[in-house]
This record gives sequence, C-alpha cells and structure tokens, in this order.
Amino acid sequence: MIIESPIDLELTQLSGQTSQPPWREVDGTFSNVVDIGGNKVIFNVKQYGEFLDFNYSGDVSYRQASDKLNYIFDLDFDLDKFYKYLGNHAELTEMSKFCNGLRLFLAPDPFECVISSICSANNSIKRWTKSISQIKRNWGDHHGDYSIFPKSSDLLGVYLDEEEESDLSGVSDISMCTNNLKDCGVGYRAPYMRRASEIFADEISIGEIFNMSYEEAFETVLEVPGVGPKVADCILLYGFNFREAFPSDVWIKRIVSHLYFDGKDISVARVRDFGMEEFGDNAGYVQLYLFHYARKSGLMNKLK
DNA sequence: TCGCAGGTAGAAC
DNA sequence: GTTCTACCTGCG
Repeated sequence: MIIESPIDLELTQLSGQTSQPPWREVDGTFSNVVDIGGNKVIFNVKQYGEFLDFNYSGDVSYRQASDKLNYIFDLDFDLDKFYKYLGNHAELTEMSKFCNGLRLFLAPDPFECVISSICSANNSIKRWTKSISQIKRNWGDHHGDYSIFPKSSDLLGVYLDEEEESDLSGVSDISMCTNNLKDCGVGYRAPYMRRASEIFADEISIGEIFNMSYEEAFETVLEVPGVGPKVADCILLYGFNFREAFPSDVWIKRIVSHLYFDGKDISVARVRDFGMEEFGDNAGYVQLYLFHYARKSGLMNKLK
C-alpha cells in the first residue's frame, strides 16, 4: 500500500531524532510494532520511489494504520511548500538540497520521547539509541521480535543500579544484577528517568500536554529532572508535535552563528529565541534541517 | 590515553 | 539573570 507523499525514509530514520531509536531495518524495509488504541500493530515500511510503501498486521482498519504512519512520518507536511520557504531565505537554500526528503520522525508514544530525550543529553546518538533499545528489551511489551516502550507505570519500581538491585531483590551475586537502568548504559541519567516515570505515572497526565499552549507545555516538562531547555524542546517537537519548538544545542549554535551572526559566539538561549522568532511554525523543521546539515556537510569541521 | 558526545544541575558571581 | 564545572560511559 502506497502513501503518495515524498520522503527519504532512510535519512529520516537515521537522522538522530530523539523520538525513538531507528526501526529495525532489513534490505531497506523498516519494521516495528506500534500501539494503536490498545492494538499492537506490526508495520513494515519501505521506500518505493520517492513514496512510502507499507503493510501491517494487527486488528485495526487500513485507515487507522495509515493515519498512524501519516503521523509518525509527518506525511501530511507539505515539503514542496517548505522548500519554497527555504528558497526565499538566502541563508537556508544550500542546506535545503542537502536534506531532500527529510521529515519529522514523531514518537508513537510521547513517554518514550521523554526518556529518549533525557537520555540524549551530553550523549552520543549511538549510545542513547542503544540504551533505549535495551530499556525496551528489559521492560517493554514484546510482540514477535519487536518491543513497545514500557509505560511510565512499568518503570516505577525499576532499579537504578546493580547495587540497589542486589539489595532489594536479594540476589547477592552483583554480577548477576543486570535488570537495572545503569546496566542499560544511561549513566547518571538513571535517577532522572525513574523520577520522570513517577511524575508521568502519578502527577501529570501526559496526554494533557497535547492540549497545552507551547509555553505552558515547555514550563511543564521543564519540571522533570534531567530536562533543561534543549531536552524540553526535543520532547515538545518530536514527542508532542509542537512545530514551533527550536531545540538549540551546540550544533545549532554553531551553524546559526555561522549563517546569521557572522560566526560570533552567542549563547544557546539567544539562538533559541532567534530561531523561534525567525522561523515561527517552521522552527522545528528548520532546526531538523540545520542539525543534519551542520553534522553531515563537513562545514563545521572547516570552521572549527 | 584522553576528549568528546544533540546538556543539566547546582553553585558562584 | 548569566557563567562555571562536574558528570556516566563507550568510542575514536
């Protein structure tokens, strides 16, 4: 079944968006299990020409399945219109060609994005994706070879490290204690993740964030430990589809200062203000494209 | 070996 | 309010 909306699926999957790790890939087909209204649906997605070809198995209608894919890969977003927008901004035209077909890769479950984004801070893409995959293996909901990320309530009692696991589980051999967050390689972020699970299990209904204004949502997720301004914007953009978010990190700071501030060193906070003011509802997409361009073009290596 | 990786928390100025 | 610093850990 084809969805006629242009996309570079591999680029989108591997662009490091903190909604989730890339799906499992075999011969260009990306596969995963997704929860649709309580039904577990396994998707196989492949690029066919410039469009998306997919099939699925699970107890949902074609409409429900395609709606979910449309959301996850943001297929209703008009890329041609966006490229015209970029074409009208001299600073952005070059990166436009570099990122052709790149789309948002939105989280099927915003809670996974919360934990992934916390995990991504001061971390490499390779390491945080590996950590999230292991969390899914340890505590996720398994369907065939795939796993759905655990719910916040499923991570409430998770052990932080092997020492705590040994103390509380009664397993005296500490080398046998692998059922804990630190064993997933999350380091000092482990207590942040467990606290975040408590907050979204008991204190904040995660679905309400979809109905908040951007500013209210931003302040809300900032309350979660391990969430600063950059991680908050990743959560809002990739987890909750707030397209006016402009997650600003070292890469964005470098490329924005190069393109707009004559290479001058400006604070990340000012870069965020600038991006939101300058790009409005396109801020999320511009950030996504700038990030990819800054990392992959080689431009930054020349400047550094 | 040592610094870096899509920053944040806590403290100092 | 802004600036400084320690920080898990795997990889080059």
